[in-house]
Amino acid sequence: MLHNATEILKQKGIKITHHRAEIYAYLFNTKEHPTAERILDDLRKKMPTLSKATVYNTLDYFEKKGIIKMFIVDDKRHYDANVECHAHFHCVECGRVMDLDIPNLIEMHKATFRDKEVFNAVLIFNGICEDCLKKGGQNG
Amino acid sequence: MLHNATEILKQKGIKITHHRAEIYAYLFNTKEHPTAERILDDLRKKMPTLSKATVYNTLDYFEKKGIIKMFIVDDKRHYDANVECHAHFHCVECGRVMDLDIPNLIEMHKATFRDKEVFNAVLIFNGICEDCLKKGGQNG
DNA sequence: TCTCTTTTTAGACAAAGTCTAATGAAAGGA
DNA sequence: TCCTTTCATTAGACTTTGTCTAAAAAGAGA
Repeated sequence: MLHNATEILKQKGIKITHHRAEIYAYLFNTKEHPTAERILDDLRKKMPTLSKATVYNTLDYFEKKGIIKMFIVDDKRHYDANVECHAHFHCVECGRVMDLDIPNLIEMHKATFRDKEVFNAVLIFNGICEDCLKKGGQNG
Repeated sequence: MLHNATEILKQKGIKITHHRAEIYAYLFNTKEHPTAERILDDLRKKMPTLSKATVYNTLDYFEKKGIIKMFIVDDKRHYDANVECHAHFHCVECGRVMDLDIPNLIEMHKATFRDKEVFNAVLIFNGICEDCLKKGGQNG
């Protein structure tokens, strides 16, 4: 798994270090959309000296290189190694962030941009997920 | 101007206080999308004792009541009294946030929600605005 | 007016993210 | 191999945005 992730870094011309490989692999292999803090806490189990600055720097760098995406939910940065065009659903009840398959956002709205250059779109829907709706129906 | 804004508060069944009226009027009468700090700084010119807590509390309250919208750009909360469905364009060069006329986002993507309940959507495009593109072309 | 509730205040506090100066690791050249 | 240069990483102090708290002020109703 780490291997696939490392291949992608190579393909994108990103110099590989142990830390970069681990951080990217972590994102690449999760369906969640972890915060920087979460990434730090989890990776410290393997790499106890991993520093907050490294995590933030590396994530910023990856984002600039276009291999991950960042978006903010609940005032916190969340990261996603899936850079294909898609949207997110945020459940305000349980806090989970899920993928929604919504392609071509930029293409779709091109007409409204006039002469602006648009290189990135963030679309987040807030609401209550299926699971929380069920629970709410049963006991509250 | 403040009058129109106050009417809207009344219509929405919101108890009117001096502070609430001023904060809402400020938002209602600007095309910008100010941060909480900006609102505080500007209103303090009229109301020198206005407190940070009041601004944050009042904005949260308005948002809960559905008469303003909040979205995050550059890690900071921005507020908008326009609650009609629309998107925002953020220029990463000059930092300005502009309105884009994109209606019915929730309606449009209904099919992808399955059994979720969605009550709010935030769509932000990042890029470079017309003005900054022109400047860039001339001198850098 | 008196009482009860809600709003507002100042400023201490918390959390997320940034910065800095020092250390460590990798790459290229003699 | 050793030296030099560059870039990555570290710890933790620091900044900034937003929250909390306890007290004061302002309204609303009897």
